[in-house]
Amino acid sequence: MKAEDRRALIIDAAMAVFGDTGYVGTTTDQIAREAGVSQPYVVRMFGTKEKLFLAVLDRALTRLLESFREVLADDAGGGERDELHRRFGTAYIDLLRERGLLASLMHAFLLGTDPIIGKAARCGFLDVYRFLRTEADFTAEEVSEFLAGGMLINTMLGTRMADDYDSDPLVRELLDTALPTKVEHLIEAGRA
Amino acid sequence: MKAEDRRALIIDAAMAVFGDTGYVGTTTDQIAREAGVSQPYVVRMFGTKEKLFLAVLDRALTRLLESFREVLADDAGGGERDELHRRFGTAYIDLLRERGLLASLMHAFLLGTDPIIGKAARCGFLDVYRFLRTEADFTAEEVSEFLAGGMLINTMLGTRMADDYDSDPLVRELLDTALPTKVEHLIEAGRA
DNA sequence: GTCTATACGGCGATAGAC
DNA sequence: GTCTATCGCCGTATAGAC
Repeated sequence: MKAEDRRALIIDAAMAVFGDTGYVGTTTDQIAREAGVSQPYVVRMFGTKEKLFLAVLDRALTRLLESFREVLADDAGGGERDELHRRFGTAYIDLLRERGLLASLMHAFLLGTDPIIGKAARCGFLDVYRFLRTEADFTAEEVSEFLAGGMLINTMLGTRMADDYDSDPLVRELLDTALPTKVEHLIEAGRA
Repeated sequence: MKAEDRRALIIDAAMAVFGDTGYVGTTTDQIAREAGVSQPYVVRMFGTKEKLFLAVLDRALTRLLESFREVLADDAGGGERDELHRRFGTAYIDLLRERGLLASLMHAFLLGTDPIIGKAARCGFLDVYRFLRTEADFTAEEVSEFLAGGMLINTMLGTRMADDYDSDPLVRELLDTALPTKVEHLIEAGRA
C-alpha cells in the first residue's frame, strides 16, 4: 500500500481513538492496532503523536467546513433563513456518523493550555466562526446560538449520555430536546 | 495542620491544575507542588489519582448547585421569569472566579468512556439538569438552551480564547456575544 | 514501506523513617 | 501528618533489519 493511502487510514483510526479517549489518554499503540499497523510505524509516518493529532484536527475541521459549504451551495440564497439554519444543524448531526470527528474536535477545544495544539484549536474554532459569520451571513447572535447548541451536542457525546437513553426517562428528554433532529445517529455513535 | 483542612486545600489545588490540563494530562506531582506538599502525600491522602479527581468533580458540582440554589432562594418565586434566568446566568459566570471549577467539570464531561469517572460525570450532569427542570421549574427547552450557553462558555474557557480578546476583533465579538454578562471574569480566568 | 527490538523518561504508587 | 527514597510499569521515540 502507498504511503498516502496508509496515511489517510491512520488518520481515520486516530480520529476514532482520540475521540474516545482524548489526546493525552490515547496511546500511539492503540491507534496502531486500530489501523492494523505497528506502533513505531505510526510514529515514523507522522513524526510525533502531537503532529498526528494536529493532522486529525485539520481533517476534522476540513470535513466540517466542507459539509457546511455544501449546505450553502445547495441553498444558493433562495430559501428562508430558518430553513437554512435547520440544514446546517442537520449537516452537523450527520457528522456524528464519522467516528470520532466531533469528539476529537471537542477534545482539541479543551487543550487551550497546550502551546501548539491550543493555538491550532483556537484558530480552527475561529475559522468555523468566521465561516458562519461572513460566508453564511449569520448575525453574531445567530452564530453564538448555533455554536452553543453544537457544544451541547459535543458534550452529550463526550459524556456518552446516549448510553442511558433507554434506561432513564430524564436522559431521553434531555437528548430529545438538545438535538435538532432525530437522535438515532448520536445513539449509534455513542454505542459504537 | 489537620488532615481535613489539608484535604480541602489539596482539592482546591487539584481543581486548578486539572482544570488547566485535564485528568490524564495532569500529574499528581503538579498538584502536590501547587498545594505545597509532597507527591506521595497527595496519593496517600486520596488513595489514587482517580479518587482525587472524583473528589474534585464532587466539589465542583456541589458548588454549582449551591450557587443555583442561592439564586432560587433569593428569588422566592416573586420576580419575572426572564430575570430569574438572567440571574442563573450571572451565578454561572461568577463561578469562573473559582479557579478550575468549570474547566474541571468540562474535562469530566469528556471522560464518558471511563467506566468510573464517566458514570460520575453523567450523574453529575443529570443532577444539574434535574435541578433546573424540577426545582427551578424550567421547561425542557429552557434547560437545553441554558445548558447550551453554558457549554459554549466552557468551551471558550477550554480553548483559552480570552487570551486573544484584545488581539483579534473577531474573538472580541465572539466572546462579547457568547457571554451573558460582562467578560472580565473570563478574561481574568483565562489569563490566570 | 513496514516490522521487531529496545532505549529512555516519566508517572503513580508503595515502603518506611521521623 | 508528612517526608524521602524508590520500584515498576507504560508509552513515545529511535535503531536497524527485511
